[in-house]
Parts: sequence; structure tokens; C-alpha cells
Amino acid sequence: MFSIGELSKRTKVKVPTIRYYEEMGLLPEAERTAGNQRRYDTAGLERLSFIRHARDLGFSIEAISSLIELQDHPDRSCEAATDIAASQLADVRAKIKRLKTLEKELSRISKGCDGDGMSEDCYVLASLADHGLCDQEH
Amino acid sequence: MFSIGELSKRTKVKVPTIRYYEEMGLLPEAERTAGNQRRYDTAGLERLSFIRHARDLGFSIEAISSLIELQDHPDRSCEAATDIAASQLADVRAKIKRLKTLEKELSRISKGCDGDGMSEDCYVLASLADHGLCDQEH
DNA sequence: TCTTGAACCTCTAGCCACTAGAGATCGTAT
DNA sequence: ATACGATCTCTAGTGGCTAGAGGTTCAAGA
Ligand SMILES: [Zn+2]
Ligand SMILES: [Zn+2]
Ligand SMILES: [Zn+2]
Ligand SMILES: [Zn+2]
Repeated sequence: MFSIGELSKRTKVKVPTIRYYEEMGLLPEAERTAGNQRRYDTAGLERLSFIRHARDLGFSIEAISSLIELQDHPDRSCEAATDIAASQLADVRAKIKRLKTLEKELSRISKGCDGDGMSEDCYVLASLADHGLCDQEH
Repeated sequence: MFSIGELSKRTKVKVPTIRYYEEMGLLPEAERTAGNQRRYDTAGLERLSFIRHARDLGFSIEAISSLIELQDHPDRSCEAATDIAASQLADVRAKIKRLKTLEKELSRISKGCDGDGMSEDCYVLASLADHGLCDQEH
């Protein structure tokens, strides 16, 4: 049994974040010492590692909730889990697509001015004022 | 002179968002009718279009504030503008990089299970539980 | 001119996933 | 016994909006 600080060190999840996850129902309510401090065991450590890893991969708290629910019921179909993963992948791909478009425009805009003129003649400001100068929709 | 609703239609920025921008100081306080309703002219339209375009390109409210400040002083050096644009471009590139890493992991994870087994044996869940199965850091 | 009803006003609260800080209590090492 | 770092709860703040309540104003048609 170890403290929340120890759990925090081992998982690299900040202490207030652990408490937040508990409040959100991702972590079960921790056992407490006589003095009301949380104590954890390896089950808590594993669950928090799962959450941390899923968060690192960009899953939302809500999605992780569903995934954990599934993990707690080994006999259920895992269809929901693959759906969630597929949808997360689709999200990430959509974000990449959008960001690549932005990257193109921003790199054109950035190249357009070397910053040693006056704002009146600045291509950066002119580009922001006029989407017509953009190559694509974004 | 036109109403906030008209401005909203022309810029495709929602009415509450326009009020929010005013509150944040991105838009100057609008003129009002005798009955306290906001009225705008083409200057307001242009400024809001600038903001909208910058937001579409991912600039923060704070960054846009600085850009507008610069735009209002045509005689100042535009160095700050190019700095802001360069930093925004760097942000976008960093995000793309991270998302590409995530995409690789997620696509591996997604391919690993077709969703017709039980959660006990699900590769999606196993992957989330064990970062060791990942190809890269992320 | 009067009436309707859409558009407008302000204010508060909610979203997500935390993060920061205040003020009090607990645990442990000396 | 004392010190002091770690923990507790609670509230509020972050960014960039969005939603809703409850009230007022504007403009068009009768
Ligand atoms: Zn410039
Ligand atoms: Zn554009
Ligand atoms: Zn599966
Ligand atoms: Zn991993």
C-alpha cells in the first residue's frame, strides 16, 4: 500500500490529476488511512497506468470510462473497444489533415516577410486580413 | 451601419462569439443605437474578418491581440508579427509530429482486433494496458 | 398607429481536462 | 515532542467559446 504521492511518482500523473480521475469515476474511490489519506495497491497502479497511456494516445475521459468498463467485464464483446479506437484514429487523421493545410498556409505566410519592414507593408498582416491570398480553404 | 446579426452572417462568426471578442478586447466597443443595440460599419467587418481568419489559422486570442495592436500602428516594425507567425508555424509542426506518432500507434492498435472477440482477449485493451507493445514513445 | 415576433440585450453557468492556491490536518523521522 | 513535508478539501481559474433565462428593442405588416 502506498500514498498518492508515491503513485504519482510511479505513473508520472500529477497528484491533483489522480484525485480528479477519482472524482470523474475513472479510478474507484481509494482506500483511506485512519487519518483520511488515500492508499493504493498494484491494482490501482495498473489502472492509472492504463488511463495515463490512453490519455497519452489522446482518448477522452469519456472514452476511457467505456474502455475501463469493458476491461472490468472480460466476458463482454470487445466491439465497443475497437469502435472507440477506430473513432480515435479517425479523429487523429482528421486533425493531421487540417494541420497540414494550416502548415502550408502558415509557411507561405511566414516566408512572405522577414520582419525588418513596417507593419503597414507586412505580408503576414496582409495575409491575415485577406484569405484571398491563401492557396487553399482551411 | 448594420446589426450584430448581419455582421454574424457576413463573417460567419456566431453572435455570442462576436460579443465575446468584444469583451476580450479584440473588437473595440461597438457603437450603440438609442436602444442599446450594437451597430457596425465596414471597419468592424474587416476587423472581425481578420480575427476570424487568424482563428481559422489557429492563432490564439492573445496572439491575435498583438497582431491587431500592430495593425493599428502602421509605422511600427513588424518583427513581432513575423515572430508570432513563426511560432504558430512551429506549434503546428510540433502538433503534426505528435499526431503522426499517435496515428501510427493507433492504427497498429486498431488493426490488432476486429471486434468479434471478448474483451478478455482484446488487443486494443491489451495495448492500452501495456505501453511496451507500442513501437515508439508518444 | 398598433401589434407582433424575430432579434437583440445582460448575466450566469457549462464544456474539457486539468492546474493553482488557501488553509487545515496527517505521517514520519529525529 | 517537534518539525516539516505530504496530504486533505474546497474554490477558482485556464481557453474559446456555447447555451439558456429573462427581459428589451427594432422593423414590418395590418
Ligand atoms: Zn512583416
Ligand atoms: Zn486563408
Ligand atoms: Zn478487441
Ligand atoms: Zn504507448
